[in-house]
Amino acid sequence: MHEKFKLLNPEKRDRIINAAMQEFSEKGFKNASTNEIVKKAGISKGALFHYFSSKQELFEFLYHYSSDVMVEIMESQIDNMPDDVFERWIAFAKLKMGVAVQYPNLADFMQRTFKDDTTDVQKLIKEEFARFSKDFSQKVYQGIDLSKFKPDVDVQKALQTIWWVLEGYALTKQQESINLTQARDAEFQQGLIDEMESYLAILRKSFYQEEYL
Amino acid sequence: MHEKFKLLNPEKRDRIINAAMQEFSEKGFKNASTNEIVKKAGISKGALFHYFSSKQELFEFLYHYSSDVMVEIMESQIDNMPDDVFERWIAFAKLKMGVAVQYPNLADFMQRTFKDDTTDVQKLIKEEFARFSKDFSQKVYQGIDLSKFKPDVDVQKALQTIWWVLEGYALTKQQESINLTQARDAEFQQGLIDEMESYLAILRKSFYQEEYL
DNA sequence: ACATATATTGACCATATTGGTCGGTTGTGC
DNA sequence: GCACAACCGACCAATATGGTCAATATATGT
Repeated sequence: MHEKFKLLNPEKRDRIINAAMQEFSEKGFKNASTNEIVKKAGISKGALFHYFSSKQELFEFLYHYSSDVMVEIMESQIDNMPDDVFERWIAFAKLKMGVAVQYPNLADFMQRTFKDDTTDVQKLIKEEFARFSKDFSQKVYQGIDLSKFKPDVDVQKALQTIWWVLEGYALTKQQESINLTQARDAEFQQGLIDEMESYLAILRKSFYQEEYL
Repeated sequence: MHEKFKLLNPEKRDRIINAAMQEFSEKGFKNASTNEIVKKAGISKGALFHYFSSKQELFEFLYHYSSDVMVEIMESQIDNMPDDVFERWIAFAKLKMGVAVQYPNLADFMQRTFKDDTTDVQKLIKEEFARFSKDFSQKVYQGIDLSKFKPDVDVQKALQTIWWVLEGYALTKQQESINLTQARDAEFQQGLIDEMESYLAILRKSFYQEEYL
């Protein structure tokens, strides 16, 4: 199936992927409307069902594709992952930004699809996603250098705190700048990274022993 | 309008409020289904339109009601708000938990309604919510004692960091415990507060001058 | 006990939207 | 000009929509 879709020119292909991801992530599988998807993607109804045999198949393509994209990125970077938590998560943030430029709704789509426990998302998908998600979070935390933390700091809680601050920052920025054109701008992205680092610097100073600052 | 609804026995009334808040917060005004609402609330279609003349009126009642609930809580506590950021936000967290026991979807409903920029949510609502939201955030930050922070700490960023950690904690807990019965349990709630305080303690130690620990 | 009034039901309505089809038009390579 | 695939959008039966209303259950007053 959907071989036709894969041969599409990338610009149109991504337009469809993004439109579909947005619709599915906002409304879930059942309530997502193919009419809305074609409208957002700027293609005809016929075209969509020319590429995919059904709404279900489109959905299945999307979650496989999402996993593939993420796995590919992970594997491309897994070897030169910094031991330092802060550096590592800044690296992740940069990767995530890169993905978000091409597929702004990928993260939302994966999250929604994973947590969606309505019967319309089959167990198969959930299991695949669970396996993927486990792998992923394992690698994210693997090999982090914990010796830099102050001895009186609860490392688990510190890691969690750092993570929440990163998420909070990302969420705040996402909410205030829906502007996509500026999100593609390299300078703008660097500005975000810089600001994020300034928040992390506070935590680094709080959590790390002095000799590691 | 909806005087009939106000006279309803509280248990049934809250069932309807919660069902409607959930549906609206998940799908937005336009895509929310009155059929789903009555199903969730366990009442008949006729009953809903006996209380409210239309979906629109139900929605308008809900956002007024939400604001009222929040304003009432705020005003009841505004006088004895601690100057200390940490203590104040723990106080807020407790209030929020109290509300969440009665109306688990109130926060989500307000957030969604406020950010929803589809044309189906009229400007009136957005303006009222914007005014309310401004008032609210003003009071939240008003009169906080900033003198306790270390002189080399960027206070604005520190406040933001604390906020994000609180949000992150709340979100994490919300995701992992959909269990409502335990959420009503006082002991369970106290456990959450305690754990939250342990995270805040880390930040307090990082941000405050030693004499205020 | 009965009558009156109110609360509640769910089958029902016109209309809108759904996922999906298909005869046709357009474009492309030869 | 031919063959063939890409693509369109009017169209389909099926379902879901917000809302109605005659019928029934329940409460209340006497």
